[in-house]
Amino acid sequence: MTQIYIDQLNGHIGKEVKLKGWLYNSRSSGKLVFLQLRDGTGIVQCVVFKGNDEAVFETAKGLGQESAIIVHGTVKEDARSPIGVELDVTGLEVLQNVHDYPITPKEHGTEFLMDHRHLWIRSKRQHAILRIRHTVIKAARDYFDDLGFTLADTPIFTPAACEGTTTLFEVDYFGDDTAYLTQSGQLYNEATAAAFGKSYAFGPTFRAEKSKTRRHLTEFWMIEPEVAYATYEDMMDLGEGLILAIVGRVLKDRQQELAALERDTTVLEAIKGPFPRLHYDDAVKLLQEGHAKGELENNFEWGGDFGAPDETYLSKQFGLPVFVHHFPTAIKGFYFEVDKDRPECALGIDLLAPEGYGEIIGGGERAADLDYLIEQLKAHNLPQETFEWYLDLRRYGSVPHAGFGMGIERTVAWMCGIEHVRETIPFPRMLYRLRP
RNA sequence: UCCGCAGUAGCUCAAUGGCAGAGCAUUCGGCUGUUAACCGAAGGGUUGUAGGUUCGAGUCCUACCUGCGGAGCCA
Repeated sequence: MTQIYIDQLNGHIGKEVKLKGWLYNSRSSGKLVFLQLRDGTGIVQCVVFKGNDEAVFETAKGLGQESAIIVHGTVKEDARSPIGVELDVTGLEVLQNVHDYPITPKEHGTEFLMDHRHLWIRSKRQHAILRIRHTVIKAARDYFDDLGFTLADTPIFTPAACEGTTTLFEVDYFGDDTAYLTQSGQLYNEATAAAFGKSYAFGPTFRAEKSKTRRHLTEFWMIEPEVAYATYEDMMDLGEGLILAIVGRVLKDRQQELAALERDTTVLEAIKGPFPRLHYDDAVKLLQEGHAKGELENNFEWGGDFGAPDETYLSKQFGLPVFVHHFPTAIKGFYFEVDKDRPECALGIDLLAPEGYGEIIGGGERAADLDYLIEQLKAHNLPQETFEWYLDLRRYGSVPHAGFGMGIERTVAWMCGIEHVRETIPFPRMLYRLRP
């Protein structure tokens, strides 16, 4: 008897097979038991007839949710089945019978589910989300690989900040030194881009922000490309291509999961290039018009950073992801290149996702001039000493270059159309949430 | 950090200041096609913690704890 997975059943109709998995749910009547078996690739209904084998029937009747079982049976086509097939059970091995599985088929609250995250990921909805995450990551990596980028991952322990210094997680490093968990691989990406021309890093990043919103995790994953001899405009082209590749792949490979999540796929199918590209000045104008029309509570003034309502308003004007570029230099990191004609504007780009999912890409053109960078380090109160290696990149073959980071969890939340990013990663780390 | 809401059975929630309740889950019984199955029965409670008001508090008041939603900040 061949052991197969549930997603292979359609190729074994009429044959006797063995399935190894867990009991998702069960129902019974006087003469038959329906076992919903899951094995990670799908769920199939296994039918146990009392008349076939009384002992197997009694065993099946006594099984609780999430019992570990191996089912033998004949694959039968059945129009009533959501996957087109069922299994007529001929044998049943019980590895463990479970009777107190905490997550029942009815509703649960967020806290309870988060406390049982290690079990919650077995549920249909979580399963669908995490498989879409897998596809988003695969699509992103394939996109860069196919363009000739070299994957060059950056360290997680770092000696210094690259985003704001207030949001660093500190780690004791053998007693005599302090390390910080990385907030971005960007500075190192600039080094690898100078080595490989086109490089990218993919890994977790950490921000000790005391943010309690649906878009924030303290540990989140980013994919960060960096390209030598590239401009901020090149990054908008690259970022647009990346998003189109991801949306296209999710629609192609994950229809079943999108359906399980009841995602309105028409809004994803409508995502086509070119994406609108707004100068910060024009974005400010739009926001001020929005306020005048009474659609935005606060009046936005030039020089500020967008709040969540502002981002949502901007992206809703287009139904497409929207690039905003030329942010005020004052609100951006020390490493941004500035517009030569308007030094108060940095060559930074952000991509705002539709439907209020917020900023999913942030990046821009990096400052190439050594003296300017030294000046900026001082202005940002950063110790030049720890950045000497970074400054070397401007001493030895400095060229214009640009890059960006795309947040995986926000992108997955957008693809899935779900409320909160906490469901887009197997084990989310949030403010006040370190377990399980 | 600030603002708002909530905390009652394993879970999701009810209960006019006056007997602590239901559905699901669990256990037992019934049903030959169920799709979060259904029908019957049983067990299951320090009402988040500490104090206060009252003849009487799950309910009102104070403080604290925990969670959720939002803001700021950010991907």
